[in-house]
Amino acid sequence: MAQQKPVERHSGVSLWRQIADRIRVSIADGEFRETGRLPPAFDLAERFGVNRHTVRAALAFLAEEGLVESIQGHGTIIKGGRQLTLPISKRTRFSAGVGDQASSVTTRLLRSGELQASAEVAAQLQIAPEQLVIEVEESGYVDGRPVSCSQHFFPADRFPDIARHIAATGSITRAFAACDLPDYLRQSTEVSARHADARERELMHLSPGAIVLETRAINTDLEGRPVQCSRTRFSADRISLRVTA
Amino acid sequence: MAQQKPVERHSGVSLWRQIADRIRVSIADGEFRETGRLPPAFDLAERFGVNRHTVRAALAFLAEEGLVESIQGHGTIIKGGRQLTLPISKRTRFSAGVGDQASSVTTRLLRSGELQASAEVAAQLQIAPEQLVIEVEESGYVDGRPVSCSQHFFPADRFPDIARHIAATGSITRAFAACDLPDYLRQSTEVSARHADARERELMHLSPGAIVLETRAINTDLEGRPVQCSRTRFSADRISLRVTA
DNA sequence: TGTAGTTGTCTAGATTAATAGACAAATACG
DNA sequence: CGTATTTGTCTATTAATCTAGACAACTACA
Repeated sequence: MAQQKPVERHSGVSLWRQIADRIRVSIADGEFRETGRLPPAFDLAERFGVNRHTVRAALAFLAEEGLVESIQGHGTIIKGGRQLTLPISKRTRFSAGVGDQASSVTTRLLRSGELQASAEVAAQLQIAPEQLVIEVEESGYVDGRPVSCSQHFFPADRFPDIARHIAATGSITRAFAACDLPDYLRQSTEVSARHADARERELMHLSPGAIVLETRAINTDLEGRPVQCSRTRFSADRISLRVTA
Repeated sequence: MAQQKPVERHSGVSLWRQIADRIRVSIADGEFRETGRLPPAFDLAERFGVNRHTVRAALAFLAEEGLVESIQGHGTIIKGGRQLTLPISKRTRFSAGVGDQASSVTTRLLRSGELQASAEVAAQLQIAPEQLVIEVEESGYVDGRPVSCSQHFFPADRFPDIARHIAATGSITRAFAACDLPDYLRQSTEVSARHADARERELMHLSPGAIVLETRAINTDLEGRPVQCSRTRFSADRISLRVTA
């Protein structure tokens, strides 16, 4: 159990935090799949070159995330950590994309309303800035665990009842169908990564400093007219994106 | 100068570090473009709800990164920090993608060699696991600042001299052309985000805790046979990705 | 039942991070 | 030249993080 990569001091990130982050990726990489549990805290401490108490702080943090559970006298078992892959293509739909990787995929409508389009939204929807748009905020769950939160904007003149249909059907695809739009295409997706803010952490049960993958997407009808623009944040620990040309 | 979003205590990330990260994204968003410099340290301290000394620690950190420079009696001027967008499509090429956003785009060959394909690489290149592949490692620079580092794998039987051509031409596109492959397509790109490891931080001059966008891509010839698979890490502070369907 | 292995808890001390205030030093500008 | 503005440096104090060691509590297993 020699120490592999030493932990960094005076980096502005506490040691327990660095250790928690590294254990999290080790779990995601399947490093402890054989045993299903972590090495003893004493061994981990030696491996990272820190005190056992520091490792314990890291494990407590991961336990609060629900990723591991420590049992006195037994060890620290791994409770989750599988990462899902969401395909992004011309026909990207959230539930269909991860549907075969999990037993339950749901979305929950958080909020909806009507407002004047901001400059950015207007440009993406190709409408005038003062026109009305419907805003819908929802979050996505896989096997009961929150993995994403989104804001969607629709042109209000074309889809005045979209929010009601989303609430009724629980799906944007089905809501579009109810608005006489049976099919639509993903025009573009812009991907970036950053630290989660307070609201995202609350919605997705993330720890401070967690990373989100943010996508900004535009969907169009088959004639190429924008019907929706969206901003979705995924928990980077749980989701990766597969872009297909 | 009211405080906007309070800084988080007891998160495992020191306050100066959080403040440095937030100032960095503000700069990237062009928030201080008008003046070309940051507000006085005293105002920043009030804005983030911390002591001036804590803000000074953050500014010293950003100064070490080369992003800002503090001048006594004058203020703290901004020296860089624009964020670039890299398009990802069927015809993704690094230098062409960001070429019009910067005055200088270069890549540097770090290493190349021949080895047996790993299971993952073999699957992506659709070859047998024991077959030989050429591995090429390079880093990408925009205006002299490192923004990416990549590993590329090529089937050795089809492109035995690719490493030499890359070294000679400084471009994978031109190296393929020299190997009688004038055109190729991006089949798929998988995007994920995580914290940078030690080597990535060294190559891209990142601070501990920095975020990288990681892409795993497969390129094919016009018949759909894989000619290259790659793993590229971008500094998320400097690069975002635009996916075009 | 006993022993090895493992996590939980406690105390104490050392190091690092953050706050607070005062004043020096440089710049900009009337 | 003088004044306001802004960064640089110093000291002191408080709070948070990490280390160190000892021992209790629980589990598994021979």
